[in-house]
Amino acid sequence: MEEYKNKIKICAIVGPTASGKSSLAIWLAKQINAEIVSADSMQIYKGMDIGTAKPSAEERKAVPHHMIDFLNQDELFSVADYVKMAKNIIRDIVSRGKKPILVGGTGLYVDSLLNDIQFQEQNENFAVRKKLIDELDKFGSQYMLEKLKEIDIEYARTLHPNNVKRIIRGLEIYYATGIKMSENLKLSKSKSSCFDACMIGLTFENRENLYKKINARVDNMMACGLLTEAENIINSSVDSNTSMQAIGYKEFIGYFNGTERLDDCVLKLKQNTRKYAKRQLTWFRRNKYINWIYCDKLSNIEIKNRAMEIVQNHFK
RNA sequence: GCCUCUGUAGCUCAGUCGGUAGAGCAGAGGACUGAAAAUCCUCGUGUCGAUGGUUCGAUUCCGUCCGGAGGCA
Repeated sequence: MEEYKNKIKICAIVGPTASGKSSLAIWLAKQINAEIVSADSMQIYKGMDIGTAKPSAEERKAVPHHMIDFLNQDELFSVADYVKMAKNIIRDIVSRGKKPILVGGTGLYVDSLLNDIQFQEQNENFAVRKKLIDELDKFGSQYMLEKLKEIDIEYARTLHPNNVKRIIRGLEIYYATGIKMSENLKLSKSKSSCFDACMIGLTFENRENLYKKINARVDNMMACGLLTEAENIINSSVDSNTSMQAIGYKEFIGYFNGTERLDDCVLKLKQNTRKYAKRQLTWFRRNKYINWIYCDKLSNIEIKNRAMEIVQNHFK
């Protein structure tokens, strides 16, 4: 196993949506002369500001933010792209003598970056995926799973027949790179990471307290003009755009086509956000390296002090 | 006041021709390597409104009472 002699020190702040990651990160960045690298799969898109709770212009002026606000809604992006870009940016930050703070709720992005997952070279493969999806529509997921079993029984065994996306990806990766997913999983872990990371997780002792914050944040987004932003996004997107996966936009489709009341859309938005936060917690909870801070047990100052303590200890 | 309908899981409702009950949603837990704010899996005991009666046995049938909805006066 290849070892890095000089690992890049980085600090990551993770946790569910609305837990206060961004503001804590900005405060920390000012204290230790750091720049912020976002790990958020939706804040990368332009025009989606209110709904994705992007940091404000003032905040971005105060502390440089990266990996935010650089893609059009119809542009595709992937974890592999993310890791490649973020890695370069982090190297650049460090080369300028500043410290990197990673902040975000997209667990896959955070873990792939910090574990320095190696993604195989892969050419454009829309045609392959398109063909597989057509086949899926024709023959069903069970058939596709059988097909995957023939080329990669090890990976196929771990998939439920309903898990269409992973079945398709398992086939796709083999056709696109000639490497099986099961091999790929082993390969990507064969090298140690170039990062020496310390992780801070924001969470709540009582789930209700998180949910209250989420509900309040959605109300605030509405007051800040989310509806107009959503109308723009919906009008300029097609269903296949990643932007239509984002929570905060798709919930209003019914309102704009006259089949749903606005109040119901807002309730749905709150509920979807709560469910998302729960999934984020499930993802991060299994990570043994996270230093958890319970936001409903500590005061704001105590949270900052605790985070500062962890960060300073890591960077010293 | 009279008539009709209705009261079952946090919510919306099935159902039991009498042998103490189950869906969807909500909620909880889990998975996650190129779409990840996506995608997928698992989890259902509740005085069956209250109280009497019939019955070996009632949430189910009958009576009374209490909620709720509608209709007639």
